[in-house]
Amino acid sequence: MATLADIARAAGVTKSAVSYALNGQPGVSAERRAHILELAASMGYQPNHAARALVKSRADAVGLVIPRDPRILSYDTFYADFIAGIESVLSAKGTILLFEMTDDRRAELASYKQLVGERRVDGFFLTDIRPDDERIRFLRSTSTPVVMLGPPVPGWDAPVVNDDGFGDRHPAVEHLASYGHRHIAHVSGPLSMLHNLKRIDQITSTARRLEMAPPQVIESDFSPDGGVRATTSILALSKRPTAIIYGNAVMAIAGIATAQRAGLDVPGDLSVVACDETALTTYLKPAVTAVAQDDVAVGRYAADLLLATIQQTEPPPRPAQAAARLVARDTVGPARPSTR
Amino acid sequence: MATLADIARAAGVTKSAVSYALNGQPGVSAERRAHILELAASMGYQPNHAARALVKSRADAVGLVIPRDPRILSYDTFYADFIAGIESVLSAKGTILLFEMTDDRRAELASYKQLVGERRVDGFFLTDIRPDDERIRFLRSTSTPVVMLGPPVPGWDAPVVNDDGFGDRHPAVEHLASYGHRHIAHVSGPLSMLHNLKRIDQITSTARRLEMAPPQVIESDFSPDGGVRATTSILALSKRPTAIIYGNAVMAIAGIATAQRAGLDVPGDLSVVACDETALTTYLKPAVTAVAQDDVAVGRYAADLLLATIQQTEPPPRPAQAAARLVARDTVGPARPSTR
DNA sequence: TTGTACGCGTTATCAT
DNA sequence: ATGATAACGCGTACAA
Repeated sequence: MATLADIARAAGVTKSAVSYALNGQPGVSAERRAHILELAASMGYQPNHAARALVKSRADAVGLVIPRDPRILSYDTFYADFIAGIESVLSAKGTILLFEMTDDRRAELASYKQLVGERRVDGFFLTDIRPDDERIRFLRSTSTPVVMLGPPVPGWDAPVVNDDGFGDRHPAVEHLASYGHRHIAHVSGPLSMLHNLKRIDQITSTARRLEMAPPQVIESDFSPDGGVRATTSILALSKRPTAIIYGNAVMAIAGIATAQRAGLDVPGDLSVVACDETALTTYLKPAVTAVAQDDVAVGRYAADLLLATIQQTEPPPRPAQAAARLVARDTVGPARPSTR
Repeated sequence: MATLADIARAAGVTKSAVSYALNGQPGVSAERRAHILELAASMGYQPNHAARALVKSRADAVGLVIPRDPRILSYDTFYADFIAGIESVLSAKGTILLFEMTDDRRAELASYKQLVGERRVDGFFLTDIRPDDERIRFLRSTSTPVVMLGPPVPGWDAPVVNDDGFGDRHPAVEHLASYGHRHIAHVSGPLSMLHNLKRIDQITSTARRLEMAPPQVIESDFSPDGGVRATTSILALSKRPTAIIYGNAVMAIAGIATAQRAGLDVPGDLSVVACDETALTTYLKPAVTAVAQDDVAVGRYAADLLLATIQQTEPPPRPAQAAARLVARDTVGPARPSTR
């Protein structure tokens, strides 16, 4: 592989001349520049990234360490779409995505420390933030550029993406209320994640505002099995709710199957709303009513924002598509009191 | 951030002494080594990866450039599981995954050239290989370590993973044949990918061996919409097949919904086999019969193999779980001739 | 053990 | 202005 020195030798100039020519900086005459450029191209010159990173102390890479079981990628489409959005921006900007997944907290924090310590990344996407998150303490203390997903963390001004801001107007609850549901349940993701707590809060306060019964909340794990288990326990309640809001599409689909297997009709006996979508949500019978958002757009926005944060340039405007809205399909019907 | 020189100064020794101490090499006395180690730990020393990469010319990173539309990640669970498997190995070995996705051939090849040219990766996972693949020509000419997915490429001895080797014994066809199906169709992924061509070949030759009618092959794109379109066109055939083999689970699920919408019963009027699984396949009604394999295990094996190839060590043994097998569920029934 | 050259690209300094 | 020289960033490895 050709190095700067090789080009310089071939062109009969010094390394600096080649460097200036290649980087479009003044210091070389036009004809010499043209000659060098041509020579570099013909020799297939590519700068050694390690050498450049060493002097510039830039990694040209950003990190995404997902604090979950790796199987989440196929259970839950959020991450797949989010990554797709990130990629579509990064690949155009010459920045690389370093990708890790682990649900071991120790290993996770060690990853961050290593990546930052070795200066292998310029910044991070921080997802699934926990209360009193040790990652935040660390990244803050090293003032590493970060874009956070979910509700903002009080006292930290890191840029935030994907904060739906529903407050006490959660569209799933409002939609169910408009169909006469007064007694609902919510199968949430792990309570260790702040955005799940936030959603519970939104659902609960919306229900309160609409004078519904306080929603039953069952903690689950976003997996199909978790959806089955949570649904089974809800169906066994003495006062069975008339509707369930699921934290993601996969649990909703597994939950619907569970209800059907128990002899219930959806939406006749039980209404269902999923907070999230799958490519399949439309194709199933019944098609799943969902609070959907364009996760790819969220990823694009997050990437633009992180790049701007790293380069300390103007943050991009928040795109409109990255907002969640209810998509009514077939799984919500009029409330019918449990005949149990 | 502390550097080698900082430690050396604090310990009153030279950089080399510190380097030897940290890397467990001879050249420092035991007590001095202990002192240096302690000092390094207390100062939170982490080697600068760029500096190390520069001298060792190792990147400690491997690349995965997926030549597809980014949405494939959520359509098709293969990649999600495969990446999960890769990650579980890499994160334990201190190697990092550089991840890109693009369906633009030009950009794709440019990515490989840049990643190799800048020496940012030590090797690649090569997926969705095409006939006369320009990536292979390039990687071969630069003798970059590679692990390939799918059928081996004649004349190239790169290690291969995920070659099912069904030959003329494709389990989906054999399963359908055992239910009396003699006229089947196959909705394949893009014909530009070698493994899809291979599968068509397997299905066709298995059908021939079992004296079935030559399978109708419809090219599609692994997307739900593609599954709908392909199914619609198959159902419109004058001589409608009694069974369809889909290239992935998502197309199968979309296809089943399409058939049901057209008033057909699955498996009463139409049997379905998917070549691939989703976490949901089990939960749907009817549950989808599939040729399944443990894609996470495939990812683990691929990562082990790539690391061994890079380090020129003994390749790991092929794990048994990474083999595909038929999982019979609800979507295959006895062939019933079309009454159309 | 220590001193030092090396790997490679960038940039400040100096001479023209 | 243009070109050349040298120092720098940081860890490794060989000679002294």
